[in-house]
Amino acid sequence: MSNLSVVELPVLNQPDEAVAPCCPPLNERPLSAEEAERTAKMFKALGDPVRLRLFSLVASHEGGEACVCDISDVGVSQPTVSHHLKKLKDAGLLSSERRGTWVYYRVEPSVLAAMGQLLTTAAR
Amino acid sequence: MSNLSVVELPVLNQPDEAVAPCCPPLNERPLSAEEAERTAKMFKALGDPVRLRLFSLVASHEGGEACVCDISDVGVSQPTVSHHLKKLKDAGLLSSERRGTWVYYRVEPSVLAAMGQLLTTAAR
DNA sequence: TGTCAATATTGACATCCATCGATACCGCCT
DNA sequence: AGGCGGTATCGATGGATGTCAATATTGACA
Repeated sequence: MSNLSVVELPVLNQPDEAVAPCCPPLNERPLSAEEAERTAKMFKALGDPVRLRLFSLVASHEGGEACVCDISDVGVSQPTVSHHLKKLKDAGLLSSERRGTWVYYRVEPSVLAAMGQLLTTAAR
Repeated sequence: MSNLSVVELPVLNQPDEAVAPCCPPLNERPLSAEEAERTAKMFKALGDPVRLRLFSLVASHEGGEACVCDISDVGVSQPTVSHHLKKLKDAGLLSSERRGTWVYYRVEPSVLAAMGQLLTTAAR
C-alpha cells in the first residue's frame, strides 16, 4: 500500500451504489439494465418542469445554494415544492442543510458533471 | 420534378426558439416556465430505463445509427420498443429513416450536446 | 411554556404512462 | 396478386406521479 493517497472522498460518500461514476458515456457501449435503472433516475428527476425550475433556481442562486423560501414561487403549493425538492435530493442532485428556521438546498456538482459527460461525450 | 435537391437542410436550422440553444446553462439564471417545459421534455425522455438503454444502443452502434431489429432485445415487447423509440424521436433526441423493410434510428448530436452543456456548465 | 414562521409529511385524488395483445401498415419476394 | 417479415398503431389496464388541503414537526423568540 505504498503512496496510494487514500484520497479525500469526493463530497458524496455513500458506501456503495454511490453516485460519481454512474456510467460510461452513452455511446461507448450499451448500458446494462442496472446502469440504465440508476442513471434514468437522475434524468427523470430533471424531467419535470417544476423540478427543473427549482433546480435551476438553486443552481443559479449565489453560491449554488438557496433557502427554500427563496425559490418557492414556481406556481405550485408549498407541499408540492417540498415534495419536488425531496425528489431532487433523493436523486442525488441536491443536498440540504437546516440552519435555524430555514433549510438550504445546494447543487451536487460532481453528479451533475457526470451526467453532463454522459451526454457531451455521446454527442461527438 | 427534376433533381432539384431542395437543399440539404442542415438538420437543425430553425431561426428562433429552435432546438439547439434550448436554454441557458442551469446555473446562469432561473429557467422560465416555458423554457423548463421544453427542456424537461428532453430529460424526461431519458428518464426511463428502457428508453435510456434503447438510446444507448443506438448511440453506441456504429455510425450512431441502428436498425430497430438490432436493438429490440431490451426485455419488453415489440410494441413497447416502438412506443419508446417514438417518444425519443418526439423529444428530438433521435431521428428515423426507413430503408426498405427496416427502419433506422440515429442520434441527434446537436441536441445532445446542448443538453450536456446545460449540465456541465452548471457543474462548475 | 406558548406562539409563530418555515418546512415536511400524510392522505386523497386525478392524470399520466409503461406495458401488453391484437391488429394494421409497409416493402420485399415469389 | 399473395404471403411474409419488420415496424407502427390501437385499446385496455395497472401502477406511478403531480397536486392539494390538512396536519405534523422544527426551531426561534417572547
